[in-house]
Amino acid sequence: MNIYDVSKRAGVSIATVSRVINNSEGVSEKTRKKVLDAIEELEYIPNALARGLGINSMKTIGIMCANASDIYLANAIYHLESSLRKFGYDCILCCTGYESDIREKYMTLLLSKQVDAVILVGSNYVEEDVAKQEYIHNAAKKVPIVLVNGQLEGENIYCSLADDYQAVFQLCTQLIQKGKKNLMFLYDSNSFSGKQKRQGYEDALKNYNLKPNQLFIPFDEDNIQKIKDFIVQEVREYPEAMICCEDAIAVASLKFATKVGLDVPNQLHIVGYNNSLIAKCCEPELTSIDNKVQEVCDSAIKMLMNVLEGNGNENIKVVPCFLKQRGTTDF
Amino acid sequence: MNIYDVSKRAGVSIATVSRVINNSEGVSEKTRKKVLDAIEELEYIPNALARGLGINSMKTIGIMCANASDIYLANAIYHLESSLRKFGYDCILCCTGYESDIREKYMTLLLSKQVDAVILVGSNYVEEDVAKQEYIHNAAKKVPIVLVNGQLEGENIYCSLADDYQAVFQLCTQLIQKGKKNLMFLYDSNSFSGKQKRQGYEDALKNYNLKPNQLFIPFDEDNIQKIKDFIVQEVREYPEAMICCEDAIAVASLKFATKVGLDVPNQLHIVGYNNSLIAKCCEPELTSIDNKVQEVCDSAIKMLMNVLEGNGNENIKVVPCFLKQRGTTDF
DNA sequence: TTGTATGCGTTATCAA
DNA sequence: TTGATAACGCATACAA
Repeated sequence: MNIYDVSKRAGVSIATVSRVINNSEGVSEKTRKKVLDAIEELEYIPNALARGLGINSMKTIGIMCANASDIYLANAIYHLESSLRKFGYDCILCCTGYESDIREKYMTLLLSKQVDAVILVGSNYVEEDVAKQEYIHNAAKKVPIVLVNGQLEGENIYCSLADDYQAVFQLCTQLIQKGKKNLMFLYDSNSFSGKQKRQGYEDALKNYNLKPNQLFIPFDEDNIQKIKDFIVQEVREYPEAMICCEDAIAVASLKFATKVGLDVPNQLHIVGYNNSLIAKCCEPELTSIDNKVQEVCDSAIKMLMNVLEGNGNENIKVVPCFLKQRGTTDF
Repeated sequence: MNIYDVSKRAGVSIATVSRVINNSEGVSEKTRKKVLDAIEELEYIPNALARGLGINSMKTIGIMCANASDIYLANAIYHLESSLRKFGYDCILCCTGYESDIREKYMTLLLSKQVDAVILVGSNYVEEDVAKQEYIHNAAKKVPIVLVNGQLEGENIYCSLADDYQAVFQLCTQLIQKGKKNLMFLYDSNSFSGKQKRQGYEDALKNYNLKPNQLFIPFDEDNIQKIKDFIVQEVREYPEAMICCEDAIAVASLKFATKVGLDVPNQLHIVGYNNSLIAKCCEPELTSIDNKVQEVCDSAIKMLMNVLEGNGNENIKVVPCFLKQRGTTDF
């Protein structure tokens, strides 16, 4: 079933059928109707591959993320997909994990499928080792690359990210001004955004000559029980506030507080990050920094669409975060 | 940059280049090396579109789900993608929402992109109104259709699902045998799996001549606070156990218990569904029915691969669930 | 072992 | 307003 079958059925040439399919002008109403009828009768569906081969665009965007089951990333993917759809694009999803040579293979795969652009979701795509990002720069020679929540300079590379530095800096400053002195920072990642958060924490404390107190959590967010046990074991001197780079760590911190008998929020303030569903599942519910996934994704797509339409001017967009106060703080 | 450029560079014909790319035999080592070198130097990436057009397969599977940000669906998508990847397929993701005419459009879109099969994730693709499923049967005439957690009879339609009926039936039977009489069932969906769960509940109670006590929750799982308020308002006579069709509803039930002063698990047992991350976030942690997403997804892909390779024999696979006991029950 | 020529299903250019 | 035909980049049957 192809355009020839339709053309025969309608008694016109394939060029005319193509014109009707693409809503080109210069087709008489009568002919158009004949063609549309034939399409209907034959239940003809155009072959997007052949079309893509001709016009050299599949109207498809590649999306790479480390792990699509992560709550934050899943949300991002959802918003990206919806937003792309509005512009007539759909997406090929790749869960790449964290190894850069594997990521490079996925990138090649996407390019071979002639995607119009590639979106890298999550700040873990920004690596310490610059050599591990070479594949990104290479890909950018062929199609626009968009980083969601990462920052990377380069020709044809675009970034949309939350202002994690400011968010943590402001939060800590506020807590200090309310009289809290011993602020603890708990983190599980040295990704780009992880470092931004940490820097915000450190700078805020430095402003008040306070000593930083940081704890690296060597488990992933699914292991709330393990994280809790780890905190119980590591934290002997109780802080006045625990700033966590993930809601899951904040939940574990809350369990730690319960375990050691600290009253939250009176004796201990706890702040999570992402303002995800799990922030609303504990008791008291988590105060959490909302890093505005949807806004970040929307502006990523907006930037990308500008580029694809040739109006590319900006190449970075920073979205402010928002502190959602709930029961684990009181200030 | 195409196969002709490579052939010129290597001083061979395009047929030979094609053979090298596809690892076909009958190419001398010397020639093969020449070609590989040329590919390397030119940084040539084959065009999968052109290839797909010729052999009529893009090695791509379409995945449709209502909402990729839902924890359960996000997990399923993650496992499906990983599993497909192992077989050399990648996937186009479509978040379709719940309206069947929009879903039909997505299906057409996927077919136009020449996907090799379509996977429908989530039991909401099985509709009350059979007419709303016609587009699935039509699509099945062209490519295999796989339902994940849904059941639908039809030519070229395959199903992999969790045994939700048995899971709830067994759980309720067990609770009754432990002396619980007033079991309450809370649900928010009349999807296929929703009905299976409900039927399991009703049948278990019927076996012991107990009167069912069901509450429909008219909010989605993000609104834990609203769900809790609704439960507080609706439930006057306190049950001995609350069986919930979603972990989020179970979390809300736990908050309800706290609010009205019921001790969990001594006065009230609570059981969630999905055994998701949020089950571990509350205190006490949720007992939850694990519906084995990964197994369900893996067997879906296994079935599909058999079909695509022409060994299609089975067309349905039912995976047993597993009760993960935690702090909200004690039996 | 290698090369030539054709087809895959479109779009687009040009001519009618 | 319509039609014939050449691309698009590759795989493959067939010939050499």
